[in-house]
Amino acid sequence: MIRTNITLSNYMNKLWEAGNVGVRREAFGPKQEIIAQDRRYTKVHVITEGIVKCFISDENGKEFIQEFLGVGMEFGELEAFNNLTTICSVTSITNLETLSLSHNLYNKLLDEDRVFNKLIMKSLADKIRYKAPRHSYQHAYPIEDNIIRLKETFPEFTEVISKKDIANYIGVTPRSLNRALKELKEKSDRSK
Amino acid sequence: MIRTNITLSNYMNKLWEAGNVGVRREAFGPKQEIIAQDRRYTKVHVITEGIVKCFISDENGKEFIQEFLGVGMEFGELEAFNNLTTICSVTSITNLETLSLSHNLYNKLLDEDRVFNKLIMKSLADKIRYKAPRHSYQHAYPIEDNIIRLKETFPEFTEVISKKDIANYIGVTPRSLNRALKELKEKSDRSK
DNA sequence: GTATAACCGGGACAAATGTCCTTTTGCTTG
DNA sequence: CAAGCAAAAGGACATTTGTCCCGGTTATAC
Repeated sequence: MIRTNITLSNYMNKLWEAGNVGVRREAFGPKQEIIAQDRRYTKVHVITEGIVKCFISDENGKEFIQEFLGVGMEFGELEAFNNLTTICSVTSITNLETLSLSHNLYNKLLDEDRVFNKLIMKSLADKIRYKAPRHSYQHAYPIEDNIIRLKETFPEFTEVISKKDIANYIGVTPRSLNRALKELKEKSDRSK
Repeated sequence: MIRTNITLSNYMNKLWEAGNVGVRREAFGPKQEIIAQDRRYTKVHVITEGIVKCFISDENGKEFIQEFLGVGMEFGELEAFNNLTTICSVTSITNLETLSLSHNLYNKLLDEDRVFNKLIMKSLADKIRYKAPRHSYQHAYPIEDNIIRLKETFPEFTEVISKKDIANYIGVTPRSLNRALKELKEKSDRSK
C-alpha cells in the first residue's frame, strides 16, 4: 500500500553525500502541498523520510488517491520527460524529507550515470506493474475484500492514514468504507 | 483509448531495416494469445501493425482490460527489468505485426543506444501518465459519462472492439454497458 | 427447410454503493 | 473545565450496477 524503493533512496543519499551540486535536501511538515495538479514544475523529488499521498482531484473536489509514496519513491519525474503539466497533487502526510534535483540535472544524470539510469527505469516499470492489478482488483471485488487485502499487506494502515484517505484510495465514499468496516467487525465478533 | 507511439515504431523499423541482428518481425492472426498472464518470457514486442488488448483475468475468469495497444506500443517490457512473471495477458484483436527482441538485446540497446534509452524511458512515463486519470475518471463518473468520453476520443470504437471488451475496459458488466448505451440513444432520440 | 446452438438485448429483482444528514467522539484552545 | 471544532459513525433513503433468466435473432449443420 505504501510503496518504497530503498535502493533508490540509498543511491540518492550517496549522490548527496558526495556533494553533488544541484541535489538539495528539503524538509516539509505534515499536510503540506508539495506539488499541485495541472501546474508546471522543474524539480524531481525522491523521498528520504516520511509519507506522501499522490492524488487526482476533479472539478467537484473529489480526490482519487493514486498511491501512497514512502522512502525511495520519486515524484515529479514524469514531467521531466515531456514538459507537460502535472496530473497529480502530492501532499505530505507525515513529516517529510526529500532530495530534490532539477529536471536538467535529472536528465543529465540519466544520460551520464548508467546506474542512475537503470534505477529510474526500474522505478518507472515498477510503478506500472503495481498499478495494473490494483485497479483491476478494486473493480472486481466488493469493498470488504479490498479492506481485508489492505490489512494483510499493511496491518497498521488505520494508524498512519486517515479514514478519508483510505476511502479515496479504495475509490469509495467514507460512508461505504465505514459500513464495510463495521460488517467486518461484526463478522469477526460473531466467530468468537 | 487505443494508444500509439509512432516515434518508437519508426525507430524500431529503422533498427530492423539496418539489419540489426536479433530484431525479428513476427506476425499473428486475430484473437491469438501472444503473452499469457503469470508466465515468464524473454522477449519484448513493439507493435508495427494492428491492435492488441492487454488484460488481467482473475480466478473467476473475469477480464479487466488495462489498455488497448496500437502501433508503436511495446509489451512484455516490464519483465525485462526484473525477471518476474507477467501480470497481463496480451491477445491480438486484429491482424498483428510486431518487431521483437530478446531481453538481452533490449537491455543492451538501453545501455548503448541513448536515443533508444530515451524513447523507452518516455514510453514508460507515458504509460504511467495515461493510467492515472483514466482509472480516476472511471471511478468518479457513471457509466454513461465514460461512454460519452470514449466516443469523443475514439468514435469508431464499436466497429473495431467487441462490446464485451469495451465493457471490460470500462470495468462494468456487458449488461450495464447495454443499459447505458440504450439510455444514451433514447436521450439523443428525444432531443431530435 | 428445419432443427440446434450461440449470441445478443433487455426485463425483473437483488445487492452494493452513494447521498444527505444527524449524532457521537475526541481533541484543541481559551 | 467548558466551548468549539473536526473527524468519525451511522440511519434512512435513492441510485447505480450486478445477477439471473427469458425470448428473439442470426448463423450453421444436416
